[in-house]
Amino acid sequence: MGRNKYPEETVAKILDAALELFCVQGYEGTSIQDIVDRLDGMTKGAVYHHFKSKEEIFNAAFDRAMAPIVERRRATLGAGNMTGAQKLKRLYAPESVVPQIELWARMHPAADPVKSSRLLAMQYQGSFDESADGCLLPVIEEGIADGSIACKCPREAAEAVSLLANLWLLPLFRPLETKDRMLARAQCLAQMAAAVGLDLGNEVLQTTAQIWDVWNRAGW
Amino acid sequence: MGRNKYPEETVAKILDAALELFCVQGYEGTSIQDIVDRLDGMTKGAVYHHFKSKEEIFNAAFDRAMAPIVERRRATLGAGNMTGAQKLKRLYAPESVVPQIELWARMHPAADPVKSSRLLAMQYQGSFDESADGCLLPVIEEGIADGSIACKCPREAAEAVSLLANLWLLPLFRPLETKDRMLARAQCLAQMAAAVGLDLGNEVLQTTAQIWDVWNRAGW
DNA sequence: TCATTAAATACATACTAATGGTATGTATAG
DNA sequence: CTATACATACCATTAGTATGTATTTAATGA
Repeated sequence: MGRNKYPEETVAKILDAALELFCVQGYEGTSIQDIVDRLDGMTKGAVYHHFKSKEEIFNAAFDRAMAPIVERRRATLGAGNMTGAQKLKRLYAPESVVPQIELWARMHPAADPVKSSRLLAMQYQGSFDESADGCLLPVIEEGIADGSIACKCPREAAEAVSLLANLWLLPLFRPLETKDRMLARAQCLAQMAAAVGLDLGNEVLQTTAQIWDVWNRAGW
Repeated sequence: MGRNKYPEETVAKILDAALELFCVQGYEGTSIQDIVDRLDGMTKGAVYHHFKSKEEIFNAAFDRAMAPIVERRRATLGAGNMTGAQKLKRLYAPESVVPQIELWARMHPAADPVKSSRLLAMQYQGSFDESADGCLLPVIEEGIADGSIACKCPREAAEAVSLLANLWLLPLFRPLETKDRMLARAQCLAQMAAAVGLDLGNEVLQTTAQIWDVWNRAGW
């Protein structure tokens, strides 16, 4: 294969192949050669021309998959005509969550947390960084400022809710539960959040139901 | 080195070296050769005589470290003259938690969750299996049976509390926070638990303070 | 505007060091 | 004598590198 006039296409192909393999086989379970084999005709030299390490491929693939979702949330946060409390509910409404879930479902991450340990670690870290500090916490603080939320420990509440939402409600790294049990989890989380002043809204139940549907349809 | 009369000693040496390396360098960051190099004179043949894979070494080392702690908890659970509510409080009292923390602190796991992703994954899975299903849930159910606990969603409450306790309160895979913020987390968790009918007791705060001291003394 | 050339880029090929694991040999305990 | 506890020597795979080659782009000059 000669030189491509549009190298971004090559990069995109590499990241597409990589993300799917990393999700299905895990990070350590995926070799560079596995990725190369999915890029017909291309060789390892091409991959290492565009990325300097496997680590970098992983991060780039992950960031790329996350970008539209982060953008979407940013849009929700940006709207100026809503109170903090309203934005909070919106964050856990189906329209905010389901697109993310559909992405994950397409990737079919391994239900075994040990096989998916790297993804799990990133979700874990993300629960503090992006989800909590960069997304949930500002909304809560906005709500406190405008009087629509009464929360005495905003940072802690944000972290706890993010963690539970990302690693407990989302069935990414665990075998799929029954719909009823997922709904019970959602209700439990809502109750716990309410205890620290956060009203996640009734839509959480609908969101959870839709998550289950998407996941179940994806064949778990 | 000739044949050892007491091969259990060899096994113990291997597991000791392995656990420390796995904690500090992570699973993938630790090679069999790294382990061998700490067993002066011994060779890879010895290691692979006693264990059939790196995976098995890891699991054995982990189980070995966890055994006394699991045993201790089992003892707490076994006592027949306490209500479920009392046992619940005991589970989060310093005497139950601190020994575990001291073990972890000795191991100095990497604060980077990605480097420690395998340990994180095991803690994650353990939060469902051992902590929740095997330890917390039976206590809650006992409390419900004897009337000392009123909880409408015992399974969900157990999972949520376990997850938060293992992955949020314990500073295993994150840089150590200030003592105040750790205490705020503990209080937040207690509040959330109370909302679903679980009284973790006031001792949670003392437990958290002691955890911080241990961790801080260990040089974080 | 267009041909010519130089440089940078997009790959392919061939290789290396390290790794998990195996096959096999040998000495010692029971 | 036999089974076990090791040591030695080896293998296939892997992430990563060094280098070679073709093509695109940029610069130049008329």
